[in-house]
Amino acid sequence: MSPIIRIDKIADHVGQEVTLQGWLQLKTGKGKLQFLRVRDGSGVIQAVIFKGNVSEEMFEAAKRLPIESSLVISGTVRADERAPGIPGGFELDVNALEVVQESAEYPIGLKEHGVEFLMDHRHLWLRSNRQWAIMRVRATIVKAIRDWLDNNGFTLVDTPILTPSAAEGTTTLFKTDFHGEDAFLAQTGQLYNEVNIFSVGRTYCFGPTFRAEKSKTRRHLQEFWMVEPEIAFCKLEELLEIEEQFVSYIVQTTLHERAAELKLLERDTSFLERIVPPFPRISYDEAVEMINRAAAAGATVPPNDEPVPAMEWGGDFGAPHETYIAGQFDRPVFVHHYPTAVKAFYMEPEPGRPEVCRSADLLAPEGYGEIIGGSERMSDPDVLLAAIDRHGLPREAYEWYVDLRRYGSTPHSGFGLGVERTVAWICGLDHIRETIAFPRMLNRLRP
RNA sequence: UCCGCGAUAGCUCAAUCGGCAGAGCAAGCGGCUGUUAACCGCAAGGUUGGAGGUUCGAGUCCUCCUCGCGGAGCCA
Repeated sequence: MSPIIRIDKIADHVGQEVTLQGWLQLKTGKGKLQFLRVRDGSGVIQAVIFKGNVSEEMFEAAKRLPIESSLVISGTVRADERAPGIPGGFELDVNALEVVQESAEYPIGLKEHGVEFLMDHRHLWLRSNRQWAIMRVRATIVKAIRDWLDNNGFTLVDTPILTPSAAEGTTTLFKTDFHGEDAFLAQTGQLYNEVNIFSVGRTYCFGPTFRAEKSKTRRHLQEFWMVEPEIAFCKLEELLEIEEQFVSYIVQTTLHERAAELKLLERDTSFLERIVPPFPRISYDEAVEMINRAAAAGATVPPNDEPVPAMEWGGDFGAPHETYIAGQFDRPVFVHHYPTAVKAFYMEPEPGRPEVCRSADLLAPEGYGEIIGGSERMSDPDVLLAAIDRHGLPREAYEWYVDLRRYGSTPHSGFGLGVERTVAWICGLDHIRETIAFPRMLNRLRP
């Protein structure tokens, strides 16, 4: 048998006889010709069977082969501009076909399907070109995240999923039973990261997090992946420099390594090519002014041309606010110094202006919303204890957390980046549910 | 939790004012040596989400329920 190769290496084998292992994605025929579009996980190629080149039985088998049948085919690789595929431009002139399994009638066709049908068939939907491309982009984004952090002095230290208490309130936690005691699925690893910086200086955790929010929007999942870096001896200004380098590396690496997949997704990559440091920075105060000027002028935001509502200083932004602000810039924008009252208890107040804190969110362009939330953390034990009291949190539960400020405390900062929102942004998707293989949403636990 | 929209063939949808349930695709059969979601022909495909009501007559109107979609709040 000729050597088995993967389709992404097809260009290296023009003129040679090779064997491919994969699945029949699409078939069309014209009399004595059968065109089989075959995918193998690395790409897609058109295989052409001419009746005169194979046995009568083999040609008939090919002619009646259902899509998604698994097969092994051998033939000669030929460059042909007409040939579709990933990469396109090559086809296999088939001389042998082995059907591994003839597929049952496949539920998913190439025509349109509704969301519910596709989600019910997620286990099959993932085979489609579009979902394949998204999973490949996601894998590259995850690798870029890890590579950048590993190459910039960060040490991965895993944080627990089962936790005894809430980090930031208790309304959105999934409760589980820990041998008779209430335990909760983690919604952040940050507090543990703050432990770990005192060991390794720069750390990150990377894993699934859980939010039992009753959120039903294109930006929310119940289970999502978050990378949370935390840095000792780092103040807010330095944190933002790290974040913009990090995000730019992720975008540029993905552009470079997954160009074919982004093209398949019809992503306009000119938006992504601009993503290089520095990112614009505006204060919360400035953002509120921008919003209210826009509201007074009757500005609207895409995609539905909603009017931008006015807002008072002190509130958090709604979705149209975020979309409007992000829309004023051609790259992600930092909004810093949010009101202390709307942010988590551990954020460092601005000296001389305690009503705002040393926090910054990063808003992605094109309406993708907040992809990073970060801040400088409180470093003084007494200030932290006062904040814990002010938020009505039990001191006992946070004793170990306050201890970190008693034994060699330093300024330190960190942030969390939501992987699925980042994937949705880079891929240009209109819903986050396609960014993870098996999304867990408000009304979706299976498959 | 709240607001809005929806559920008809395996899939995507149509059905006028309340008056015979209809297309495309898929699956089946036949044809074609360059198809790109091929095309042409034939044949087949229905408990209109569920329960009740109004009516001579309900896919269509009313009530309740179930499920889904979009959004709000909250967040990454």
